[in-house]
Amino acid sequence: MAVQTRTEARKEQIIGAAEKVFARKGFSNATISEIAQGAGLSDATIYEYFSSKEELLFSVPLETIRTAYEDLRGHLKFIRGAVNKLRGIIYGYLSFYQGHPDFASILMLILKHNRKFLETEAYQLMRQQSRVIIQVVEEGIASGEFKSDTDPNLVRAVVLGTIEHTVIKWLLFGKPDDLEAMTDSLSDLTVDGIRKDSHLKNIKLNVVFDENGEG
Amino acid sequence: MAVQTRTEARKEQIIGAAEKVFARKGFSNATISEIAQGAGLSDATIYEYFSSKEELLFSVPLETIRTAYEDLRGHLKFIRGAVNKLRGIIYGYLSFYQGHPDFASILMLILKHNRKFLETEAYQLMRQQSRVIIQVVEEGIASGEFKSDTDPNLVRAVVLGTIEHTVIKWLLFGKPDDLEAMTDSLSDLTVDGIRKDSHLKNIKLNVVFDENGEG
Amino acid sequence: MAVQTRTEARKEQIIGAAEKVFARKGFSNATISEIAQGAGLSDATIYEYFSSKEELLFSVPLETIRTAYEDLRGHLKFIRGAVNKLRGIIYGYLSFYQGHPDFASILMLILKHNRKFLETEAYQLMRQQSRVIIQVVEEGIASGEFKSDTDPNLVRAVVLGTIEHTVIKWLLFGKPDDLEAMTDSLSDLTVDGIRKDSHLKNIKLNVVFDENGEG
Amino acid sequence: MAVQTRTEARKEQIIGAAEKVFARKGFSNATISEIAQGAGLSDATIYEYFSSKEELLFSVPLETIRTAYEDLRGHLKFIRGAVNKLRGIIYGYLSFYQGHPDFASILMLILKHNRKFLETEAYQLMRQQSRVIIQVVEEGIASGEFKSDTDPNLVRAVVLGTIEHTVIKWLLFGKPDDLEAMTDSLSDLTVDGIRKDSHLKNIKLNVVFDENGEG
DNA sequence: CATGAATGAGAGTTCATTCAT
DNA sequence: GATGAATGAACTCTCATTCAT
Repeated sequence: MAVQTRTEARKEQIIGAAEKVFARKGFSNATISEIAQGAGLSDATIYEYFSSKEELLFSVPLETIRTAYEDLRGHLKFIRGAVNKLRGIIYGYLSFYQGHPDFASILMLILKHNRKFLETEAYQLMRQQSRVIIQVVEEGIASGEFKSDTDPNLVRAVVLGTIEHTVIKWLLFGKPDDLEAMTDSLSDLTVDGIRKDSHLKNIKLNVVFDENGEG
Repeated sequence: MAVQTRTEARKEQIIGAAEKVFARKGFSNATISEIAQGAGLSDATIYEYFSSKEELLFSVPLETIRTAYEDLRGHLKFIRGAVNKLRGIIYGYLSFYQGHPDFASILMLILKHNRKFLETEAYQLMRQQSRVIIQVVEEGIASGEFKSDTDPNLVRAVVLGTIEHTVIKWLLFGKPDDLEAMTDSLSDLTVDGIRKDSHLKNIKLNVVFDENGEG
Repeated sequence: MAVQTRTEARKEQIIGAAEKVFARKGFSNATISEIAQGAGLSDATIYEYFSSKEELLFSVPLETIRTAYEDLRGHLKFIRGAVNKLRGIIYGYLSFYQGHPDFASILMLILKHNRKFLETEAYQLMRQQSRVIIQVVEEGIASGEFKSDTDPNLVRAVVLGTIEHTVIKWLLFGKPDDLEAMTDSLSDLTVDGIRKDSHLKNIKLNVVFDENGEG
Repeated sequence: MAVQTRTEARKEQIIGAAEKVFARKGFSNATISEIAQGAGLSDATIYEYFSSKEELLFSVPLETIRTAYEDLRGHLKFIRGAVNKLRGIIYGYLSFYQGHPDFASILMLILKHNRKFLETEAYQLMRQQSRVIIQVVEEGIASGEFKSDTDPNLVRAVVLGTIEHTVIKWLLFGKPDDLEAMTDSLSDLTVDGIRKDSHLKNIKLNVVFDENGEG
């Protein structure tokens, strides 16, 4: 889509190889040599495009995140209602990780716990992206869909935390097969909780007798 | 409590030093030298007690987890009702991490993403521990407190995922100050969701007129 | 003065940049990249004009030495007497280094100790130039200004050695400020030494009585 | 003489190997590998005793300088008179370099031009050592052996500069064979200069006629 | 039991240099 | 003539680990 300089093409080529190697080996056990070999280049050439192994690592997720962010924004415009949007977000994250397992691996198993990553442009993008959840919750409160005392930050922590937890299990154990399949259950749990409706017993009902029979 | 051999005492001494160093530096950047120095021993002595740096890493959480597990089990016996127990579990995790930041750091930032850790006794203990959540949810379903179609695994993922997500933020950013403070809100959200009760409008009530007054 | 081909102009441009970089960084720490940047050219272009980094290094002093040599010869023609010429030579060296600190730096701190430099045209020029001292001393011996057993090579070593020693201190420490200022003292010491004339006490005088009064 | 710890012995062993390699190859072209091989050790072992290649370089001359300094001081005590002492110092330097060509090579061809060397303990020792020349010149002025306006710093520059110049030629060209042989000529030139005594012509003699024949 | 001493194995980097365009 | 792009070839330095004492 965008016009690419040759430099950008090379960078992507290297990033592609690096993504695979980092995903499989982790950061410490990955070697520049292996990445270079994967890209069909020499070690030294890697350093023409990235100043260090770490910079390369941090460059891996950048474009992917940018694209994912724009895609999600696009999809959300098609959806009305906070509940539906929340579900859409959850689906967006899950289907994205499912479709990009190497990216997921690098993000979940390497970057998320790296203090230097926090100072990275890629991380800033992710933060920005996650604010969509906050906005949707606020929208839901405003529209009366969600309780007025709902804490948007907690909802974000629940949604992202659950997804991360599940994605990590998926990466490490291969279970569940189908990440996307948990979309509805997570969405429903978040929205409705797990308490049985029998607590309705306690709800006061004002039954008005209307002899005319019009309800 | 248990009688300790001299060997066990030395091991704990080394583990104590290792915990601090691993928590501060991560695995790769931690050195045996620094751990040995922290324990007041020589590098070589470390190897008398642990066969490798990695084995030492995996030994660090073992006793801590065992103790935490037993403590939690003990507390739960004092609590009646699945909702209350769920809240107790959440509180147990949060207060434990809050009280053991070095342990939390090692677990969340190093071990959780290490494939070899999964084959470890410490990991097995953690899995076992987390099954308490499953059991409580099943208890809640059986007792009618929770919806009968509640997925215990999802609830576990929500609870642990949210806690992990929050603990990692706490470790990396220092926010929130007080982990335990989120106990009630997480517990409530899990149990009751975030949807406003106004949806009760849609519930169909079958009001049966019984002139005899027997309900 | 001389007509320059475009090639020669480019070479001088590169040499100018190289002189600065080598003077500041030394040989090993200087990079072709930095020199190319200084000359406003690409790395590869440097190699169009010089076959290697070392050849470039050896090319740096060539023209400068040639000019200095011709200048000194010119000045000496204006001077009569070996003592005066010796002083003129000393002044010539000192003022030249003072006026060309980058050149001095490269010569004194890099080239003087490089075995390969000895096989260089630039070095041959310098040798030739230093032979002027030999010639002047021989001239002084012949004219009776200098002791007949004066060793011209020793004088050269004294003059050049002292100058080099002082220039290096000047380059490394910035002291003395004014190199030229030592011209007279070095010249005088070389010519007259440092012994107090009181030793004349010991000179045997043969006073011949000549009643005729013709001395 | 002094009792050596094992560590000190190893250091000397490494320094011995390093001296040879640095002298032959210079700093940049010398490799730790070659030094290690020369010492019969592994590369890594070098780093147990010296933190970097540069630190090793700077450690090479330390003990040698210390010994030389003490030796020279010892010899000077046997000598009376500034002229004789100056000669003794010159002889001391020349014979020392002659006897320690590798040391001379490292000092003259590597260290003398290294800015970082100036901040080194070894360099401080050398400075201190060279102050002996200053002291002897001052002694000579005080005793009336030297002209009262003699500049001790210039004399030091002349003596050291000439020696350095000659030693470098000796190292690079192998000429002269015998360094020590220049002791007297350099000493004499420094003390008496090169001017022919015929300038005594200009000395005014007051010849007093004393018929009684008592001078 | 404890450790001082030694090292194998490798990794990341740097740059002078080449060559097709 | 000029250069962008690529790389071969090293080198320093780090550390987990071993073993004789």
